[in-house]
Amino acid sequence: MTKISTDTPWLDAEQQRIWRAFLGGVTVLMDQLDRDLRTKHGLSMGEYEILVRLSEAPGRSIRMAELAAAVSHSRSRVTHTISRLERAGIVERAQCSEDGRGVSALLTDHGFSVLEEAAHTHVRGVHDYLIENAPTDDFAALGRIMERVIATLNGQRF
Amino acid sequence: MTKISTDTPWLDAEQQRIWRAFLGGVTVLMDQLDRDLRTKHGLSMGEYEILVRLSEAPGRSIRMAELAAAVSHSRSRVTHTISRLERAGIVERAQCSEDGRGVSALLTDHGFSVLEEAAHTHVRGVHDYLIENAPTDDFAALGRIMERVIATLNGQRF
DNA sequence: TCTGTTTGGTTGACGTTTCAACCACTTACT
DNA sequence: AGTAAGTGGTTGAAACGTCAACCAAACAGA
Repeated sequence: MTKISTDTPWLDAEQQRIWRAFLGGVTVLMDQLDRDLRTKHGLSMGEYEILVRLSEAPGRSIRMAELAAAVSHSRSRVTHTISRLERAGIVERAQCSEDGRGVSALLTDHGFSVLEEAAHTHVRGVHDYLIENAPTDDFAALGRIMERVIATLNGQRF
Repeated sequence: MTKISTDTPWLDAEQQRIWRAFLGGVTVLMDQLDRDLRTKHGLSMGEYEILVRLSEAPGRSIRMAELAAAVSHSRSRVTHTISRLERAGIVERAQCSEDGRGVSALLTDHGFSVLEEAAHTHVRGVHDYLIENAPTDDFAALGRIMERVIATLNGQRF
Protein backbone atom coordinates (compact mmCIF):
# COMPACT_ATOMS: atom_id res chain seq x y z
CA MET A 1 0.00 0.00 0.00
CA THR A 2 1.48 3.30 -1.11
CA LYS A 3 1.02 6.36 1.02
CA ILE A 4 -0.94 8.99 -0.87
CA SER A 5 -0.38 12.58 0.15
CA THR A 6 -3.54 14.07 1.55
CA ASP A 7 -2.51 17.70 1.86
CA THR A 8 -2.47 20.17 -0.97
CA PRO A 9 0.63 20.05 -3.18
CA TRP A 10 1.16 23.79 -3.55
CA LEU A 11 3.20 24.84 -6.58
CA ASP A 12 6.60 26.45 -6.12
CA ALA A 13 7.36 29.78 -7.79
CA GLU A 14 8.80 28.21 -10.93
CA GLN A 15 5.95 25.74 -11.36
CA GLN A 16 3.50 28.54 -10.92
CA ARG A 17 5.23 30.65 -13.57
CA ILE A 18 5.09 27.77 -16.02
CA TRP A 19 1.51 26.91 -15.25
CA ARG A 20 0.41 30.49 -15.84
CA ALA A 21 2.37 30.68 -19.06
CA PHE A 22 0.63 27.50 -20.13
CA LEU A 23 -2.79 28.82 -19.27
CA GLY A 24 -2.22 32.17 -20.94
CA GLY A 25 -0.52 30.63 -23.95
CA VAL A 26 -3.27 28.13 -24.55
CA THR A 27 -5.91 30.83 -24.30
CA VAL A 28 -4.17 33.17 -26.68
CA LEU A 29 -3.18 30.44 -29.13
CA MET A 30 -6.60 28.82 -29.36
CA ASP A 31 -8.29 32.20 -29.64
CA GLN A 32 -6.08 33.19 -32.52
CA LEU A 33 -6.45 29.89 -34.40
CA ASP A 34 -10.19 30.07 -33.91
CA ARG A 35 -10.45 33.63 -35.10
CA ASP A 36 -8.31 32.92 -38.17
CA LEU A 37 -10.56 30.04 -39.22
CA ARG A 38 -13.71 31.91 -38.39
CA THR A 39 -12.97 35.09 -40.28
CA LYS A 40 -11.43 33.43 -43.33
CA HIS A 41 -13.58 30.31 -43.65
CA GLY A 42 -16.57 30.61 -41.32
CA LEU A 43 -15.47 27.60 -39.29
CA SER A 44 -14.73 27.28 -35.59
CA MET A 45 -11.84 25.23 -34.25
CA GLY A 46 -14.29 22.63 -32.97
CA GLU A 47 -15.91 22.30 -36.36
CA TYR A 48 -12.54 22.14 -38.06
CA GLU A 49 -11.32 19.32 -35.81
CA ILE A 50 -14.36 17.28 -36.69
CA LEU A 51 -13.96 17.85 -40.41
CA VAL A 52 -10.34 16.73 -40.26
CA ARG A 53 -11.31 13.43 -38.67
CA LEU A 54 -14.07 12.85 -41.16
CA SER A 55 -11.79 13.59 -44.10
CA GLU A 56 -9.34 10.96 -42.93
CA ALA A 57 -11.87 8.23 -42.29
CA PRO A 58 -12.71 5.51 -44.81
CA GLY A 59 -15.72 6.71 -46.74
CA ARG A 60 -15.24 10.12 -45.12
CA SER A 61 -17.72 8.89 -42.56
CA ILE A 62 -17.59 8.19 -38.82
CA ARG A 63 -20.08 7.13 -36.18
CA MET A 64 -21.13 9.95 -33.85
CA ALA A 65 -19.78 8.39 -30.66
CA GLU A 66 -16.47 7.54 -32.28
CA LEU A 67 -16.19 11.10 -33.52
CA ALA A 68 -16.86 12.46 -30.07
CA ALA A 69 -14.15 10.27 -28.58
CA ALA A 70 -11.67 11.20 -31.30
CA VAL A 71 -11.90 14.91 -30.65
CA SER A 72 -12.61 14.69 -26.91
CA HIS A 73 -15.93 16.49 -27.09
CA SER A 74 -19.13 15.47 -25.35
CA ARG A 75 -21.64 13.48 -27.38
CA SER A 76 -24.12 16.27 -27.02
CA ARG A 77 -21.66 18.80 -28.31
CA VAL A 78 -20.95 16.70 -31.37
CA THR A 79 -24.66 16.35 -32.04
CA HIS A 80 -25.06 20.13 -32.02
CA THR A 81 -21.94 20.74 -34.09
CA ILE A 82 -22.95 18.21 -36.72
CA SER A 83 -26.42 19.75 -36.88
CA ARG A 84 -24.90 23.12 -37.65
CA LEU A 85 -22.53 21.69 -40.24
CA GLU A 86 -25.42 19.79 -41.78
CA ARG A 87 -27.43 22.98 -42.12
CA ALA A 88 -24.44 24.47 -43.93
CA GLY A 89 -24.26 21.53 -46.34
CA ILE A 90 -20.82 20.53 -45.11
CA VAL A 91 -21.77 17.14 -43.66
CA GLU A 92 -24.72 14.76 -43.86
CA ARG A 93 -26.17 12.25 -41.42
CA ALA A 94 -26.71 8.61 -42.37
CA GLN A 95 -28.46 5.81 -40.51
CA CYS A 96 -26.08 3.03 -39.56
CA SER A 97 -26.94 -0.32 -41.08
CA GLU A 98 -25.31 -2.59 -38.49
CA ASP A 99 -26.70 -0.84 -35.43
CA GLY A 100 -30.25 0.45 -35.46
CA ARG A 101 -29.40 3.22 -33.02
CA GLY A 102 -26.29 4.31 -34.83
CA VAL A 103 -25.79 7.45 -36.90
CA SER A 104 -22.80 8.29 -39.02
CA ALA A 105 -21.65 11.73 -40.05
CA LEU A 106 -20.47 11.99 -43.63
CA LEU A 107 -18.35 14.74 -45.17
CA THR A 108 -19.90 16.09 -48.37
CA ASP A 109 -17.87 17.08 -51.42
CA HIS A 110 -18.60 20.68 -50.64
CA GLY A 111 -17.45 20.11 -47.08
CA PHE A 112 -14.26 18.55 -48.30
CA SER A 113 -13.37 21.53 -50.42
CA VAL A 114 -14.17 23.94 -47.59
CA LEU A 115 -11.82 21.91 -45.43
CA GLU A 116 -9.10 21.88 -48.06
CA GLU A 117 -9.02 25.66 -48.05
CA ALA A 118 -9.29 26.03 -44.30
CA ALA A 119 -6.41 23.62 -43.79
CA HIS A 120 -3.94 26.10 -45.27
CA THR A 121 -4.95 28.76 -42.81
CA HIS A 122 -4.96 26.43 -39.87
CA VAL A 123 -1.62 24.79 -40.56
CA ARG A 124 0.04 28.11 -41.14
CA GLY A 125 -1.26 29.28 -37.78
CA VAL A 126 -0.05 26.21 -35.92
CA HIS A 127 3.31 26.58 -37.58
CA ASP A 128 3.80 30.29 -37.12
CA TYR A 129 2.35 30.63 -33.64
CA LEU A 130 3.49 27.40 -32.03
CA ILE A 131 6.04 25.32 -33.91
CA GLU A 132 8.13 28.32 -34.88
CA ASN A 133 8.44 29.04 -31.16
CA ALA A 134 9.41 25.51 -30.18
CA PRO A 135 12.89 24.07 -30.72
CA THR A 136 12.58 20.43 -31.79
CA ASP A 137 13.55 19.02 -28.41
CA ASP A 138 11.18 21.26 -26.51
CA PHE A 139 8.40 20.38 -28.89
CA ALA A 140 9.02 16.69 -28.32
CA ALA A 141 8.85 17.30 -24.57
CA LEU A 142 5.50 18.99 -25.08
CA GLY A 143 4.26 15.92 -26.90
CA ARG A 144 5.41 13.55 -24.18
CA ILE A 145 3.68 15.58 -21.49
CA MET A 146 0.39 15.89 -23.28
CA GLU A 147 0.26 12.22 -24.21
CA ARG A 148 0.63 11.34 -20.57
CA VAL A 149 -1.99 13.87 -19.55
CA ILE A 150 -4.43 12.25 -21.93
CA ALA A 151 -3.59 8.78 -20.65
CA THR A 152 -4.11 9.95 -17.07
CA LEU A 153 -7.44 11.58 -17.66
CA ASN A 154 -8.89 8.95 -19.95
CA GLY A 155 -7.81 5.86 -18.07
CA GLN A 156 -8.46 6.75 -14.47
CA ARG A 157 -12.24 6.58 -14.33
CA PHE A 158 -13.09 5.32 -10.87
CA MET B 1 15.19 41.61 -46.73
CA THR B 2 14.35 38.12 -45.56
CA LYS B 3 12.46 35.77 -47.80
CA ILE B 4 9.19 34.74 -46.22
CA SER B 5 7.76 31.42 -47.32
CA THR B 6 4.46 31.91 -49.05
CA ASP B 7 3.32 28.31 -49.37
CA THR B 8 1.72 26.31 -46.63
CA PRO B 9 4.16 24.78 -44.13
CA TRP B 10 2.51 21.34 -43.80
CA LEU B 11 3.34 19.45 -40.64
CA ASP B 12 5.33 16.23 -40.84
CA ALA B 13 3.96 13.08 -39.19
CA GLU B 14 5.74 13.68 -35.90
CA GLN B 15 4.69 17.32 -35.65
CA GLN B 16 1.16 16.31 -36.40
CA ARG B 17 1.17 13.68 -33.67
CA ILE B 18 2.41 16.22 -31.16
CA TRP B 19 -0.02 18.89 -32.24
CA ARG B 20 -2.94 16.52 -31.86
CA ALA B 21 -1.73 15.38 -28.46
CA PHE B 22 -1.53 19.02 -27.47
CA LEU B 23 -5.03 19.76 -28.69
CA GLY B 24 -6.54 16.71 -27.06
CA GLY B 25 -4.57 17.14 -23.85
CA VAL B 26 -5.54 20.76 -23.46
CA THR B 27 -9.19 19.93 -24.03
CA VAL B 28 -9.25 17.09 -21.56
CA LEU B 29 -7.16 18.90 -18.96
CA MET B 30 -9.15 22.13 -19.01
CA ASP B 31 -12.43 20.25 -18.98
CA GLN B 32 -11.41 18.29 -15.93
CA LEU B 33 -10.08 21.30 -14.00
CA ASP B 34 -13.24 23.18 -14.85
CA ARG B 35 -15.53 20.39 -13.79
CA ASP B 36 -13.64 19.90 -10.51
CA LEU B 37 -14.03 23.55 -9.59
CA ARG B 38 -17.60 23.70 -10.76
CA THR B 39 -18.91 20.68 -8.90
CA LYS B 40 -17.00 21.31 -5.66
CA HIS B 41 -17.10 25.10 -5.46
CA GLY B 42 -19.52 26.43 -8.04
CA LEU B 43 -16.77 28.28 -9.88
CA SER B 44 -15.64 28.04 -13.49
CA MET B 45 -11.97 28.14 -14.50
CA GLY B 46 -12.48 31.61 -15.93
CA GLU B 47 -13.95 32.88 -12.71
CA TYR B 48 -11.23 31.22 -10.70
CA GLU B 49 -8.46 32.82 -12.75
CA ILE B 50 -9.96 36.22 -12.10
CA LEU B 51 -10.29 35.65 -8.38
CA VAL B 52 -6.65 34.59 -8.19
CA ARG B 53 -5.50 37.83 -9.79
CA LEU B 54 -7.71 39.90 -7.53
CA SER B 55 -6.50 38.13 -4.41
CA GLU B 56 -2.89 38.94 -5.28
CA ALA B 57 -3.45 42.60 -6.11
CA PRO B 58 -2.87 45.40 -3.61
CA GLY B 59 -6.22 46.12 -1.99
CA ARG B 60 -7.54 42.95 -3.64
CA SER B 61 -8.69 45.25 -6.38
CA ILE B 62 -7.86 45.66 -10.06
CA ARG B 63 -9.12 47.80 -12.91
CA MET B 64 -11.32 45.94 -15.38
CA ALA B 65 -9.07 46.42 -18.40
CA GLU B 66 -6.00 45.38 -16.47
CA LEU B 67 -7.81 42.29 -15.27
CA ALA B 68 -8.81 41.40 -18.81
CA ALA B 69 -5.23 41.72 -20.00
CA ALA B 70 -3.90 39.67 -17.08
CA VAL B 71 -6.07 36.66 -17.83
CA SER B 72 -6.19 37.12 -21.62
CA HIS B 73 -9.96 37.46 -21.78
CA SER B 74 -11.91 40.00 -23.79
CA ARG B 75 -13.09 43.10 -21.97
CA SER B 76 -16.65 42.10 -22.61
CA ARG B 77 -16.11 38.69 -21.13
CA VAL B 78 -14.65 40.15 -17.98
CA THR B 79 -17.61 42.50 -17.66
CA HIS B 80 -20.01 39.55 -17.78
CA THR B 81 -17.93 37.42 -15.46
CA ILE B 82 -17.61 40.17 -12.88
CA SER B 83 -21.36 40.80 -13.08
CA ARG B 84 -22.03 37.16 -12.24
CA LEU B 85 -19.49 37.12 -9.43
CA GLU B 86 -20.98 40.34 -8.11
CA ARG B 87 -24.44 38.79 -8.01
CA ALA B 88 -22.94 35.96 -5.99
CA GLY B 89 -21.40 38.38 -3.50
CA ILE B 90 -17.88 37.31 -4.40
CA VAL B 91 -16.68 40.61 -5.86
CA GLU B 92 -17.84 44.22 -5.87
CA ARG B 93 -17.45 47.01 -8.38
CA ALA B 94 -16.00 50.39 -7.41
CA GLN B 95 -15.76 53.63 -9.36
CA CYS B 96 -12.18 54.60 -10.02
CA SER B 97 -11.19 57.95 -8.54
CA GLU B 98 -8.35 58.86 -10.94
CA ASP B 99 -10.23 58.06 -14.14
CA GLY B 100 -13.89 58.91 -14.44
CA ARG B 101 -14.50 56.04 -16.84
CA GLY B 102 -12.64 53.50 -14.78
CA VAL B 103 -14.12 50.69 -12.73
CA SER B 104 -12.28 48.42 -10.35
CA ALA B 105 -13.29 44.94 -9.31
CA LEU B 106 -12.78 44.19 -5.63
CA LEU B 107 -12.67 40.80 -3.98
CA THR B 108 -14.97 40.61 -0.97
CA ASP B 109 -14.10 38.77 2.24
CA HIS B 110 -16.62 36.13 1.30
CA GLY B 111 -15.03 35.85 -2.12
CA PHE B 112 -11.64 35.46 -0.57
CA SER B 113 -12.73 32.54 1.53
CA VAL B 114 -14.46 30.88 -1.41
CA LEU B 115 -11.19 31.24 -3.30
CA GLU B 116 -9.16 29.84 -0.42
CA GLU B 117 -11.16 26.65 -0.53
CA ALA B 118 -11.25 26.37 -4.29
CA ALA B 119 -7.49 26.79 -4.47
CA HIS B 120 -6.93 23.41 -2.84
CA THR B 121 -9.01 21.66 -5.45
CA HIS B 122 -7.46 23.54 -8.33
CA VAL B 123 -3.85 23.11 -7.28
CA ARG B 124 -4.34 19.43 -6.65
CA GLY B 125 -5.75 19.07 -10.12
CA VAL B 126 -2.89 20.92 -11.78
CA HIS B 127 -0.45 18.82 -9.83
CA ASP B 128 -2.04 15.42 -10.35
CA TYR B 129 -3.11 15.84 -13.95
CA LEU B 130 -0.24 17.87 -15.35
CA ILE B 131 2.85 18.26 -13.19
CA GLU B 132 2.85 14.65 -12.11
CA ASN B 133 3.06 13.78 -15.80
CA ALA B 134 5.89 16.16 -16.58
CA PRO B 135 9.52 15.48 -15.69
CA THR B 136 11.17 18.71 -14.55
CA ASP B 137 13.07 19.26 -17.79
CA ASP B 138 10.05 18.62 -19.95
CA PHE B 139 8.00 20.95 -17.83
CA ALA B 140 10.60 23.68 -18.23
CA ALA B 141 10.46 23.16 -22.00
CA LEU B 142 6.71 23.60 -21.85
CA GLY B 143 7.19 26.91 -20.06
CA ARG B 144 9.71 28.17 -22.60
CA ILE B 145 7.42 27.36 -25.48
CA MET B 146 4.34 28.95 -24.02
CA GLU B 147 6.15 32.10 -23.00
CA ARG B 148 7.29 32.54 -26.57
CA VAL B 149 3.82 31.83 -27.91
CA ILE B 150 2.46 34.58 -25.72
CA ALA B 151 5.17 36.98 -26.81
CA THR B 152 4.45 36.19 -30.46
CA LEU B 153 0.73 36.68 -30.24
CA ASN B 154 0.74 39.74 -28.03
CA GLY B 155 3.57 41.66 -29.66
CA GLN B 156 3.15 41.13 -33.39
CA ARG B 157 0.13 43.32 -34.12
CA PHE B 158 0.65 44.61 -37.62
C1' DT C 1 -38.92 -14.86 -23.76
C1' DC C 2 -39.06 -11.45 -20.34
C1' DT C 3 -36.70 -8.08 -17.83
C1' DG C 4 -33.20 -4.98 -16.41
C1' DT C 5 -29.09 -2.63 -17.88
C1' DT C 6 -26.09 -0.46 -21.00
C1' DT C 7 -25.09 2.14 -25.11
C1' DG C 8 -26.06 5.55 -29.02
C1' DG C 9 -27.95 9.53 -29.90
C1' DT C 10 -31.02 13.63 -29.51
C1' DT C 11 -33.42 17.39 -27.27
C1' DG C 12 -34.35 21.70 -24.90
C1' DA C 13 -33.26 24.70 -21.34
C1' DC C 14 -29.80 27.16 -19.37
C1' DG C 15 -25.20 29.37 -18.77
C1' DT C 16 -21.25 31.37 -20.98
C1' DT C 17 -18.53 33.72 -24.72
C1' DT C 18 -18.36 36.53 -28.67
C1' DC C 19 -19.42 40.26 -31.48
C1' DA C 20 -20.77 44.75 -32.80
C1' DA C 21 -22.71 48.77 -31.34
C1' DC C 22 -22.69 52.06 -28.09
C1' DC C 23 -21.84 55.85 -24.33
C1' DA C 24 -18.74 58.45 -21.50
C1' DC C 25 -14.54 60.19 -20.24
C1' DT C 26 -9.74 61.41 -21.48
C1' DT C 27 -6.07 62.80 -24.42
C1' DA C 28 -3.76 65.11 -28.20
C1' DC C 29 -3.73 68.52 -31.47
C1' DT C 30 -4.66 73.15 -33.31
C1' DA D 1 -11.15 76.45 -25.92
C1' DG D 2 -12.75 73.13 -29.47
C1' DT D 3 -12.65 69.09 -31.74
C1' DA D 4 -11.01 64.50 -33.32
C1' DA D 5 -9.30 60.33 -31.89
C1' DG D 6 -8.44 56.93 -28.49
C1' DT D 7 -9.53 54.33 -24.22
C1' DG D 8 -12.61 52.13 -20.53
C1' DG D 9 -16.45 49.85 -19.95
C1' DT D 10 -21.21 48.07 -20.75
C1' DT D 11 -25.02 46.11 -23.35
C1' DG D 12 -27.99 42.76 -25.84
C1' DA D 13 -28.34 39.41 -29.16
C1' DA D 14 -26.53 35.47 -31.35
C1' DA D 15 -23.51 31.50 -31.26
C1' DC D 16 -21.82 27.86 -28.69
C1' DG D 17 -21.31 24.35 -24.82
C1' DT D 18 -23.14 21.84 -20.89
C1' DC D 19 -26.30 19.39 -18.38
C1' DA D 20 -29.99 16.37 -17.30
C1' DA D 21 -33.75 14.09 -19.13
C1' DC D 22 -35.17 11.28 -22.48
C1' DC D 23 -36.15 7.57 -26.31
C1' DA D 24 -34.84 3.59 -28.83
C1' DA D 25 -32.09 -0.23 -29.93
C1' DA D 26 -28.90 -3.81 -28.15
C1' DC D 27 -27.38 -6.92 -24.83
C1' DA D 28 -27.08 -9.99 -20.73
C1' DG D 29 -28.99 -13.05 -17.56
C1' DA D 30 -32.95 -15.75 -15.59
